[in-house]
Amino acid sequence: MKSIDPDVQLLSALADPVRLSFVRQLVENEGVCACDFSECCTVSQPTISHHLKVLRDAGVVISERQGTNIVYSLSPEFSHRWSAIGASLAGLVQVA
Amino acid sequence: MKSIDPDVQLLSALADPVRLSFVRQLVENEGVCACDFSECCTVSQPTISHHLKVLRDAGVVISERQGTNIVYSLSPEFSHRWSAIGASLAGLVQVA
DNA sequence: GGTACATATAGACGTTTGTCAATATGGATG
DNA sequence: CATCCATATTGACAAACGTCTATATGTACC
Repeated sequence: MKSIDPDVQLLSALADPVRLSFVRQLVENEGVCACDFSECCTVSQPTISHHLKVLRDAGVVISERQGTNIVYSLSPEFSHRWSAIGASLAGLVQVA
Repeated sequence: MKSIDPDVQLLSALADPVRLSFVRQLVENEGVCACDFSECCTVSQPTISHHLKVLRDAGVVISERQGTNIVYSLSPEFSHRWSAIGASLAGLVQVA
């Protein structure tokens, strides 16, 4: 509601231990069922759903329905978004 | 219960519009007097001091006394810290 | 349609965060 | 030492956040 800066929104989305774990899980294993995020952290199902929504709203992840499950993946734009912020912060560019 | 994960701490430090402005100011102009951060945002002097402390505690900036002023610079480790997180998130590496 | 399962939403609640005014600290200089 | 200037700290407060329980939505299968 407050900051409209998309960079701040993306950094905020990553600045939480649970959400950062989710993203790392997605980096290692592209395409993760929402039900499988419960493995890394001891939080309730609604809390998982809430964090996934934050990541979705920030453009970090995308979701796709597969039958009765919903599968999450890293957003294709995320890598570029991240490196753009890095470039403006420390002269970093994407390599892979 | 404060997060002890240093990556989360660094991302949290950057995930604020005022602090991100400060860091961008430091990228463009290495070595900025604390009094000069007031130009970018309309916040009080104690608020500026507070944000600089958050950035210091997260390892984003370092401070050095120069006479009556205190000059802030990007931490020499910051670039590496950032790219390490990026590498674990999206296969990014530091180039410059 | 009805039931079971997976995910999302709503509402509530304690904690953390960002902000300010007031005050303290500390160096420089008369 | 006294005073000014720059910065930090304290204390208070509202807003935002993370979490839960309870409930709603939606999909598959009988």
